[in-house]
Formats: sequence, structure tokens, C-alpha cells
Amino acid sequence: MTRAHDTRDMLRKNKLSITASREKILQLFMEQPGALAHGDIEKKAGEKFDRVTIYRTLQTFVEKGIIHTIPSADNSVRYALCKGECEEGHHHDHHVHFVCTRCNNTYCLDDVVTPAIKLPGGYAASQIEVVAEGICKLCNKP
Amino acid sequence: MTRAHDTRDMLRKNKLSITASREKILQLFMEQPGALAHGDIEKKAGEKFDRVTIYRTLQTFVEKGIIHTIPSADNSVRYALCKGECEEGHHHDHHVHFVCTRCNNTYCLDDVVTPAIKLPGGYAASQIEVVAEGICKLCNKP
DNA sequence: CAACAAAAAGCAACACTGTTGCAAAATTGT
DNA sequence: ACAATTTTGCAACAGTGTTGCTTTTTGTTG
Repeated sequence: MTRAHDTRDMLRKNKLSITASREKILQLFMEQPGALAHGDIEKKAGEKFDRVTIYRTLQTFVEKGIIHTIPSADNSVRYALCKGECEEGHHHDHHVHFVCTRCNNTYCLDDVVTPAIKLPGGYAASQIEVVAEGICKLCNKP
Repeated sequence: MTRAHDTRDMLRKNKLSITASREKILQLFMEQPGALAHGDIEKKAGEKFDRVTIYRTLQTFVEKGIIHTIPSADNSVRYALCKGECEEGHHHDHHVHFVCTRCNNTYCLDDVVTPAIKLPGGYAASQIEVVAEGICKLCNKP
């Protein structure tokens, strides 16, 4: 069972041509439990790809519903793999995100659904993002 | 009733010296229902202050608990006035934020408290941020 | 109100993030 | 294997935020 196959299939499934950068970036997401920022990818890819290529690849993946963006308090966009229910052009990203203040990783808590929130009259929400901040499972161990 | 008095009192109360830029920036926050990003302030202040001064003033205000930062999906930090319960060094910012996709304003929904969220074992949250996205009260009017 | 120490503003320079246009290279379908 | 289309890499640029240093302003004290 080769990982290369997984990424290739994934790309084919989304009607994307198979390129070295797309495979590499997708692989990074697959072997990473948490989320990745553009900067992380640049480092982990090992100076192999142009910054612009990474930006464009991330954009493409978001559009295709392969990854989704995660809002954060500090000013950096992070990305994580979508788990199944996302399609091209529309994300169904209803889980809570967790940012660890110790290891600085961001995790998708796929099992924790964002709660319904009663808004004041006049406000109509199309999407609700919940970001929890604290100490993650791994950092909490003794 | 002069607005100048409000801002001066506010600054004095927080043991900050009274300067033109602090007064101006504080005033902008007071006459604005929503949140402001650094860029907004730069524009509204009318080219009068140095960019660096604005950054430093915002930093100072956050530290003193006068304003708080608001996370956003797009990559820009916004700030809004704290309503009372914040002190120097510690914010008690437990309300929901609303980003309007039409007018692009951000509002603090002070009456909507962030719900308690049950996290998986091992995760310990110190803070939970909720950002709702959609159409705001003002844009929803016919 | 003048003089002084402390604080803040302004300026220059820099680092980081993200975008755009265009030419060269790689990928796909035939 | 070839041609058309995509994607990449490069260069240049815009926006955001930071740091160090000098000048100006503020608050205080006599």
C-alpha cells in the first residue's frame, strides 16, 4: 500500500492533474494530525517548491473541497484536510477547531459539532465558526 | 457633554498619558458600532498619524483591556471596545462575534454568550471563540 | 511657568505574507 | 510522440506588522 497511490487517487478523483507539488503537499496533510499553515508547508517541503506554487496549490485544494481553512486568533490562515462531506465549491465544515497554546498546533475536533446559537433579531448567520484555545490532548500528558 | 471628556477620562482611568493619537483612535472606536481593523483606523484618522503609532496604540489599548481583538476567517485582526468586564492583562470576552458578508463589518453581540462546549477527553480549553458569518441587522433591512 | 525626566510619536528600514503577470516547463489526451 | 492546455517558477509588487533610534510631547516638580 503506497502513499503515493492515495494522493494520486485523491487528485484524480478531484479532476486535478498530478504534479509533484500537489502530491507532496497533499501527502504532508495526510501524515499530519493537525492543521498546516502556508509557512509550515514551505518548511516541510524542504525548499523544493516556489512559494507561489504552494499558495496556488492551497487555493486549488480549497476550491476543490480537499482542504478547508481554519480561522485563528493570531493572524495566520491554517488549512486541514476535509473529512468527506465537502465538495467542490461548498464546504460543510461544522466541527470545532482547537488551537493548542503550548505546541501551537491546530486540530479539527471532527466529533464536536458546532452548537446552534440564537442570534438577536435581524442577524442571519450562514456559518458559525468555533475555535477553542487551550492545552491539547498530547500536551496534557504527564 | 463633550466627547473629548469621555476619551480623556477613559485614558486617565487606565493610567495612560493623554495624546492626540490615543484620543483620536479611542474616539473612532466610540463612534463606531462595529469593529475596526488597523487599516480602517489609518483611513479614518485621515493620514494624520504614523502607521507605527497606530499599531502601538492598539497594542497598548489591548494590554490595558480597553479594546479586544476579534478573530476572523480572512487574515486581518480587528479590534472592538471592551464592555466593562475587562481589566489590565486579562480579557473576559465571552460574547459572540458577527461578521457581515455584505457590509464586511464585524459586530460584538454582547448579549449572546458563547455556549459551553463539551470537548473530547484530554483537551482543556481556556477560551472559546465563536464567530458567526452572515448578513447583519442593518444589511437585512428592505 | 520653566525645566526636566519619562513616555510617546515619527521615521527608516526590515521581515513576512500574499498576489499578479508572464515566460518556461511539465502534464494530459490524442 | 506531439500539440494544447496546465502548472510552475521567477520577478515584481502591495499590505501588514515589527524593531531601533531620534525627535517631540507629556506629566511633574520646583
